[in-house]
Amino acid sequence: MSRPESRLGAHLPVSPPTLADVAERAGVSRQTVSNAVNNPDLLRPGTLERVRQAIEEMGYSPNRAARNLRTRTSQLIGLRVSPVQEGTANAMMDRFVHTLVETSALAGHHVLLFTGDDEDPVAGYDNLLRSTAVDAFVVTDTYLGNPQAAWLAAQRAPFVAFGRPWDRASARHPWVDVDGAAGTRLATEHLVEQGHTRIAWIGWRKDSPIGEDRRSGWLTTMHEHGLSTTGLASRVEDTVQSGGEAAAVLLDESAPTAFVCASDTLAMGVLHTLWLRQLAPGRDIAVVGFDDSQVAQVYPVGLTSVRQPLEDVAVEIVRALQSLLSHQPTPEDGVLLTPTLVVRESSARPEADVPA
Amino acid sequence: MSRPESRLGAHLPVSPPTLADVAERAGVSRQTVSNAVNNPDLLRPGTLERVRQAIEEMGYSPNRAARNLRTRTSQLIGLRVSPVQEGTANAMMDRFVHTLVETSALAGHHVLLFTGDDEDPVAGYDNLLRSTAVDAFVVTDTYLGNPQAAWLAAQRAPFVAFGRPWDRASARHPWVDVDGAAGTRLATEHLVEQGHTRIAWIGWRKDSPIGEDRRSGWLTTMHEHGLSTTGLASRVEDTVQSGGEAAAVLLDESAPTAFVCASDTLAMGVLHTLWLRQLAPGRDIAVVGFDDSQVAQVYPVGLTSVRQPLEDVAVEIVRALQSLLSHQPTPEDGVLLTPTLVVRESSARPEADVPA
DNA sequence: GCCGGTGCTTGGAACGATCAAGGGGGACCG
DNA sequence: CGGTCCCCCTTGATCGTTCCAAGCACCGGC
Repeated sequence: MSRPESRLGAHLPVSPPTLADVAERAGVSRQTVSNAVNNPDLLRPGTLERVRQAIEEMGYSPNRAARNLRTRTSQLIGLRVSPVQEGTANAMMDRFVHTLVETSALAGHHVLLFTGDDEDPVAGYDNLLRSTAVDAFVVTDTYLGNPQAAWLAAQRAPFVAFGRPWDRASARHPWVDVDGAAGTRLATEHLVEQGHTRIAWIGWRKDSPIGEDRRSGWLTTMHEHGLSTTGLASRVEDTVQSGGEAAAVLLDESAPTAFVCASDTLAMGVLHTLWLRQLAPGRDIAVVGFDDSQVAQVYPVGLTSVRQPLEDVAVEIVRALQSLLSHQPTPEDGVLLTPTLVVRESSARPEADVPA
Repeated sequence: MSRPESRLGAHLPVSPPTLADVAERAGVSRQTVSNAVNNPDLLRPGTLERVRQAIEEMGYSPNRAARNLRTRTSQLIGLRVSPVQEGTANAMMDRFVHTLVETSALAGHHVLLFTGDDEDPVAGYDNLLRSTAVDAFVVTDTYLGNPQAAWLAAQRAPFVAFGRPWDRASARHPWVDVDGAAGTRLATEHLVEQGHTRIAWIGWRKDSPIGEDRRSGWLTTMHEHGLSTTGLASRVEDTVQSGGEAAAVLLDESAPTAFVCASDTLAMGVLHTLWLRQLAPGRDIAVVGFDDSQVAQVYPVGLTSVRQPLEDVAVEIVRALQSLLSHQPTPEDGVLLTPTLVVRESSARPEADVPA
């Protein structure tokens, strides 16, 4: 009676039952059904059971649009997908995204993807924010000078960043990041344990704070062990070719026995150079990459690599989002997680040419 | 006057302007503003300009929840993210997802990610459908026996599949797929042109229709050229190790000079075996993979690989979704796209040991 | 038997947009 | 000059949910 449209014809998709339909069937009012869903404690056990059964029988699920309109939330978290970089090994985002989707589902949220204008990076955020399409954002590419975080903070929009605010410590927004220096420290310690003393670094250009962070882990570990780093560092673009060329120069000029790289992409370049020179990775020269990409995993000579705990990052981000959205002040500003080292053949112990 | 909440205080996030706010400022009614947004043709140019200016000044954007409630749409497309497979090279999904997000944005849609229960694969779909959270789905993993497509069809839920319906041709839902056989045909033709006559196949187990499709391209091309395929085919699991073992067996027993593989993962296994045997890929033995994964791109010896036109697939899927959602009957049931071959060093011309 | 409190339930209003129908004014025609 | 049409705009109703305040039954105490 209350839903004439359901009588239109069986060949059309039947519109789903509403709160009122369930209420009628259970013999209670709308609000009671709503309470059964959102505040079960308010109902007498008998009533609750009756309503629950009606919900079950009719396959009721609250209409999201109506709920969103009333509660002024969307239960959605916006995530900007960055352009795909071909020719690099860093495809770790799906690992992160998957856990993010799973974890936020547990918190009752879904993940909404969107792209950004290249010329106006905040346009996508602005649209979603103004149309109240998402409750919060997860910002992933917090490179230096990226205006997104600052803009979102200025808009008082809830968001959590994957990545530290590099530019100024005054930015007080929640963030989660992986300690890159700790990762390269692990890598360097591992190589020192294997008996290496001439360990080279191949990283990114100086204006990349992430690259400098990773470099610092190598540098301090070398110095802690009293090892020289003179002529053993190189800063290049993040491409296979650059990594290979840097490795060639370092091998010629400084004769390192091991390489620590800021990325698996660079490490692949090093492996290429070793291959050209008939040097066996792991036996002749050790190589360690960063990101534990699929390349590192399927390369014939398994590539030792620093693995970011992306699953934990996603969990922490969702945790921060929840306290942000429930207006509980976050206890600390940021969470810094420690990566692990996945040891494979490319960093096996050198045999006799290095003094133990 | 009409928005008392905006007076609460400047330290709270100001709630965005509504249709009524814009109407008041522009000196028109709500409906006129709505028309200015959705049906500009209905307005007199002068009025339209005035409303547009008010919209611009106030930074108005229609509240999505309200619009969704009224129009019974969500402008969202659901995409289930499948679990990440570690240790394989097939991370092509982000290429697809990115274009999907971009293209559907042009059509006014956003992409919503969700995960599925492993035990109840349709649970995620069911929830989103019943709560009218999404307008349609994109189904990606249409392996044999996957109940999702059939279930969605039974629910009369709008969806487009990436992948042909393998089980029964009677399934009449829109789909977009890549012609795997055409891809392996390209690969095989390419190798024949290089002078190869003993071209081996390493694929997946027989119960994989995708694998059988790809295998058929190799098989028919071989036969068309009058080449024998006896003892040159192998069916294994999709792992690096399996690929390597299969290559070793084939090399020992049938002495092929080239390999066509159903995936880059298998091709990596082949390259590993070649490396162990001191055989140079491209010079001694040619290898072709499938998917043009990042591994193929950054491997020191570039891996020739069949590249799926994932960007085109996404575009076609959005196109099909649009006609589906606008209730225009789709002209054809499915779209089959042709992949391309990316030639790299691993399939360079053999030198003298193969008769031209 | 009356009163007050407790605990569940109820109807009305609101969220902000679109749909359907109604109205005012000018142009055009008779 | 009156009627009709059309164009452009306005008004009231509605989508399905949650918030709010009031209603009502029940129980114990006096």
